[in-house]
Parts: sequence; C-alpha cells; structure tokens
Amino acid sequence: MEIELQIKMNEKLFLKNPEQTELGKKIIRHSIQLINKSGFESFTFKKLAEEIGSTEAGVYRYFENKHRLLIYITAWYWGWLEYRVVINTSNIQDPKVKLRKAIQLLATTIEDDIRTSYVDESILHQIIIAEGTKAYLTKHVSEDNKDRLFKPYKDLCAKIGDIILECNPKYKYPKSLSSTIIEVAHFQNFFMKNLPSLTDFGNSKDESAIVSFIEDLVFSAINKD
Amino acid sequence: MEIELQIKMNEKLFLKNPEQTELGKKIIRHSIQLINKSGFESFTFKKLAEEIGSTEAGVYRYFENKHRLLIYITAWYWGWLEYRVVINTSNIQDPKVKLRKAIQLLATTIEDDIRTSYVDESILHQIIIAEGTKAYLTKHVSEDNKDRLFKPYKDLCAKIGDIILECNPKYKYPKSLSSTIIEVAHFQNFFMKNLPSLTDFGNSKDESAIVSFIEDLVFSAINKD
DNA sequence: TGTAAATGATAGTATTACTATGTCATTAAA
DNA sequence: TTTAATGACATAGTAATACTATCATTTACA
Repeated sequence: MEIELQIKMNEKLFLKNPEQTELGKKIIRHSIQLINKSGFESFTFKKLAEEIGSTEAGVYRYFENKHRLLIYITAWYWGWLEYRVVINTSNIQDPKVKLRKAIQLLATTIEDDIRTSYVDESILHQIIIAEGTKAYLTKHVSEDNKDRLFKPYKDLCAKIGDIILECNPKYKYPKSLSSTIIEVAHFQNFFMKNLPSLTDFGNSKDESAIVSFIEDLVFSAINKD
Repeated sequence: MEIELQIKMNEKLFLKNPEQTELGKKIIRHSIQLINKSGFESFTFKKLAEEIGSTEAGVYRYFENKHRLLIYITAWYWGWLEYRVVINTSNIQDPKVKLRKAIQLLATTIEDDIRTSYVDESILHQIIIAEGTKAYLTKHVSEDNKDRLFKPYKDLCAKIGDIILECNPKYKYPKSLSSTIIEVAHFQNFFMKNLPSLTDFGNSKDESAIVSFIEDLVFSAINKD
C-alpha cells in the first residue's frame, strides 16, 4: 500500500497547483535540490527548467516568480513541521515534556519522509536554515501577510506558544519566546556550521548541543518564579 | 570645532575606500537611504548612480557588487555599535548593569550621530533589522569569513559574551547567548512591526517591550543556579 | 605647472526575469 | 464525427540587471 502525505497549501502561493501534475512535482523536488546546492540568489527558473527538461515558461505557469516558490516551500515545511509536532506530542500529558519534544523536532535534522514523494525533508531543513528568513525579509511582507502566505509559520508559532502557556500560564512572552525558539534553532545551526565562533558548539557540530542550549534558555525563562 | 568619528574598515570590503572621497561618501549615504526605501533586492548600482548624479561604472570603482556594499554597511554598523557598547559600559562596575546597557543599545533605535556625516544611524538600524542577515546568509559565507569580513560582528559578539561570563563565569553558553541576543533584538523588532502575531508586543510597537523580553530571557538563563 | 588620481561619458555583453504567442494533444459538446 | 474548448508545453521575444572596458576630462596637490 502506498501512503501519500499531503500538506494543504494556500492557493495564493501558486498559479497552478504543483501537487497535481508530474511537472509540478518535479518543480518542487528539483527546486529544493537546486536552492540547496547553489543558494537562493543564484537559483533561476531557467536553470531549474534545464534540470527537469522543461522550459522557463513552463515553470512560470506554476509560480509567479522565484520568491513565491521560496515562500511555497517554506510554507510547506512549516505545515509539515506543525503536523509532526501535533502527532508527536498528542499523547504526552506533561506540557514540559511536550515542549522538550517540540524543541527537539525544531532543532534537529530529520531523515527524508518517504510518504512525501516529491519533497526531501532533510534537504528542505537545510534550506530553511540558510534561506528561510528571506521568505519574509522583504519590502512586501505586509501584502504577502494579508494573503496569508505566512499562516503555516504563524500557526506553528501559536501552537508552541500554547504549549509554553501550558507550562506556565503566567509567563509574559509566550509568542515572542516561541518565535525566538524557532529562529534561534536555525541561526545557531547556521552559525555552528559556518561562523562557529558565534556559538559554544563550534567543534562538535552537534545539533543536540543546540537543543541543550535552547532547552536551558527556555526552561529557565518559564520556570522562573 | 568639527569632530569626525571614523570606523576603521577592513580593506577587503571595498575596491577603493569610500571614506576618502566625496563620491565614496555619497555612495554610502545614498545607498543606505535607497536600501532602506526599496529593500536590498530592488537596490541596484544604476539607481544609486542616478540618485547621486554619477554613473554605474563610477560605483563599481568602489564596490565589487551590491552584496559587498551590504557587507560594508553592516560591518560599519557593528563596528560603530561595539564602539558605543565600549564607551557606554566602560565606567560601569556591575557586570549585570553593563549587560543591561548593552542589551538596550542593541535593541533600541538611536538618533543619527552627527559626528558621522555620511551615515544616518537610525536608518542604518532599520537596514540591519530587515537586511542584516542577508550579509552572511549566502553560499560564500566561508570565503567571506576567511577574508574577515564579519570580524566586527564577531568582535561585538565576543564582547557581549565576555560581559555574560563576568555575570556568571559558570554559564555554559556565553557565545550562543550573545549571538542570540543580537539576532533576537532584530527579528523581534521586525516581527513587531510586520508580523505582530509572532510577538507579545504587537500593538504597543514599543522597543522597550523587546528590551524587557530579552532582559527577562537573558537574566533568568544566567542567574539560574 | 605637471602629473597622478578621481571622475565622467559611452558603449557593450551575458544573464535574469519575465511576457506574448503559437502548437499540439486531450476532452467535451454539437 | 466533427468542432470547439482546454490544458501542457515550446519558441521567441523584451526590458532590466549585473557587470566590464575604454577613453576623455576634471581636480588635487607637490
């Protein structure tokens, strides 16, 4: 039996749903590989089209431009991650154990999930670390936000914020702490691998050290009297 | 008497030192304005040249490309901020008061310093918030790092890390906490203004709320037994 | 006053980011 | 069964971007 896991995507993210055609799936799979390989700046629809044996215009039928494609794959990632947080914490009673689990899911690279045939999650995680913030660091954030393009990110953030409040209903900054956890998980990972002197785990190159740092930070903040 | 404050810049950041000519200073001043106005992506040397009544080729004599110019102005900012941290904490004995001061300097927009005639620091602060991370989020970070282009950022980070260690010599993550403070200060500011639901200070739009959040986070982490 | 540095003017190339139009195959109605 | 509509993709453009090269002119200053 074949199981396909589908993440429901906002219609405004694409011109034509890439999940519904072979070419569309190829676009997603190969854009993830290309962006990871050469970086978002040098990524072009022409290179992508050559890679998948199609044409530039073919790609433009699915996505308005490469920035929209970046928002699409980051939104996909956040949706997928929220799904993982939900299924991995649903049977846990203790909110602190829940939060620990969520931090671990956020800060650790995972293997490719075979149920999503056209997305390699381990590569996608690398893209989120290096390129993820570029999805919203633009002059048109507000319009994109009105189109709800960042909803998956905000939903994940809200979810983790709720777990924080479960741990300590009096903690004053659940949402800021939540977005901080997400961003720090990625930045510290990038620094560890590329600018190690900005971290305390330069040589180990070990993601579990990042998890420890974030846990220490988070739990000392919310456990404070 | 006129006082000019000069930040010493790494020679690899430019082809020709922009501080030493009128055109060079114009390039810095107007690129800061243009990047702030339209964002780094839509910023081009052609538009800049038109703005300052020069030519594209003229700008290329100073900077290899627009990304190097971005690194230049971010490096300038970090150098200037470290200078401010040093002079504003040098006469403080209590390391916790020092750290509080440093956090405040990092997270608060400052007025333009008239001693730096060709740089408007308040605009520059906005650029660092929205575009700063793009200076190092590239596929060529490591080479750029070898050229020491990020030294001012790393120096500032090390400085704050030292203050953290003064507060608590046993704290395990001084460098990671330091880089976290810097990054959190900026993206919480960005979120507050652009994606307020990711923060707990959406309506207030008040930087002092960010300072409070960071102080709470930092001091509960380093004061923990 | 001479000379080097700085700037300005002009032109050109390769690539990028996109648009417009045309063709072919499939399906759906007449 | 023909005809029309639709979708998938190719071809061929354009305007802007990111540079490089050359040469003339102005300015600084020794």
